[in-house]
Amino acid sequence: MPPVRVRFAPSPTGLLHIGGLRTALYNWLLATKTGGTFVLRIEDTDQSRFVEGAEADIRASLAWAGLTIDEGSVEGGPHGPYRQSERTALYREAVDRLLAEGTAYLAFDTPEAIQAMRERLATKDNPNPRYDRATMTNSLTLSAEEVQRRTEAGEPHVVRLKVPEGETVTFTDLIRGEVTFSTDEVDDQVLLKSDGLPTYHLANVVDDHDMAITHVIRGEEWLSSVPKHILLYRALGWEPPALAHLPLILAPTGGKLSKRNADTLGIPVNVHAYRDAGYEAEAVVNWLAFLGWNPGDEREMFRLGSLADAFSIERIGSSGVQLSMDKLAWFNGQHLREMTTGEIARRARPAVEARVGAVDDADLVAVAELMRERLTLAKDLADAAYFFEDPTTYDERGLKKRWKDDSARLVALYADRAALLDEWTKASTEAAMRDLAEAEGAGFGRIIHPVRLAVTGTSAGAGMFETLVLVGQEATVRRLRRAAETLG
RNA sequence: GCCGCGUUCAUCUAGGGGUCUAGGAUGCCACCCUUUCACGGUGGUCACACGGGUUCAAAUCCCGUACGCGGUACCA
Repeated sequence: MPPVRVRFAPSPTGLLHIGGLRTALYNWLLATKTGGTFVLRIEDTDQSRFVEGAEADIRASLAWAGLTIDEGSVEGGPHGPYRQSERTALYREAVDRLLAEGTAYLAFDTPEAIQAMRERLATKDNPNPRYDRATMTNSLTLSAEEVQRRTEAGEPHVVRLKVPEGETVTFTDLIRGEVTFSTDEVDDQVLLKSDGLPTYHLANVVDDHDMAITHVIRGEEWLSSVPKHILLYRALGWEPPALAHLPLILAPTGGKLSKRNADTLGIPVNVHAYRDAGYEAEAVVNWLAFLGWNPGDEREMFRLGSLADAFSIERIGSSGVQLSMDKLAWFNGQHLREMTTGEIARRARPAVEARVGAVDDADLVAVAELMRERLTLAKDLADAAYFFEDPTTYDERGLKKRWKDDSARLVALYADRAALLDEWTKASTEAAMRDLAEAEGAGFGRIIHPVRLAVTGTSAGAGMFETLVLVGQEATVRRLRRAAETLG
């Protein structure tokens, strides 16, 4: 077995899609597991859809996820260049061979002529007729002299694959098993466009061969194109790589994860958007890995390294998968809990500072320590802004439930006792409250809940007395008195 | 329309002829822990698309139907 060489081959037509990242991940995992090579190839053969900066986003997204590239346009490598727009001579060479051997031909039809042909041939039973090479303007129907004349006159033309009729193409997909197509279903695919650039099909086959790719792992949307590719490999005399077509990622409602329904469902589609939403790369990777794959046992928490150890193509499923933001949120919380408090603080800092201004590192770490079990996203720590500034509002529902007629009086009394405390610790603040409860003959809950509301503005949070310690004596007393006054 | 792929709890999935009164995870619900909220723990809710076959035995194999998805471009 030759060493595994896989590639991720996106088109630079926009921001990297979450499904694209999963495809890249599975490729990377196979390469990493086997000690193989992960190649990044940029498929920029459609200049009309090219988007400036797209390659940079693809690279940034892969880097964010931790998917290191072994060979690529920046990394270099023995099979470059790695952008298809820089490899046109190679495609030309392949096309010349096909032309010389008669497995491809020149076609001079205008788009209008093709459109007219389709309309002429279309029936109810066959709304999308294939290119009818016998009646069109091409090197099969034109004399050699005429072809030469048109070519030399610079008349625009394409090169089409001469697909044989009545043949059966069978191949084995690593995920789906044996798949069979009739060549009668395959159109005379354009290989070289009139602008001289190759189509996906040609470029893909030439590059996968030239780059010695051993495994093509890509989305299921390519499954129907495989016969074309097999025919091309055959015509070129090359051995096709192993193929694995991944199940598609669907929206949570089951439909296609289009930009539009993603927006209405509130699902980020671009990798960038996940990053911006505050998800940890480890969580996204873990979540994505499980969208169509599982290790076969009951483990669920993985990082890139353990994923690579456990990975195998055989364990990839074959049915489409709906993504679940709930599961991502859970993974994120789990990964957060595996981090040190310092790491959490570092990640939360931008969000916290956006809310309350610069904060001291030791303070932030202390807050992170207290709140870590309660976080879904690191940036949620900003919701605990009360550690850094006095609350300006009080939670409506909490007030309704916890703020009773005697609350203002009890809070004020606790403020008095708190103000007199010589030391400000968990033990001292708690003892002060217990003493007050006893002195007043009031239940502990009558005091602790209103105090939490007064100090934090919310009815949820970490242990009350740990919270008080971090808030500090002066601020605590100030907040208690203010709440007693304003809330009555 | 045609071709291809798919179909186990709401979701991700295990399972691939008997061990399945179908297991795990997320979500949801309840209880425990906790005078808060979470975390954690325990329990519960929830599925083999349908119809035929094959077999002593089918979630598992075969056929059909339904449904979903993909493809059917000088887009990838």
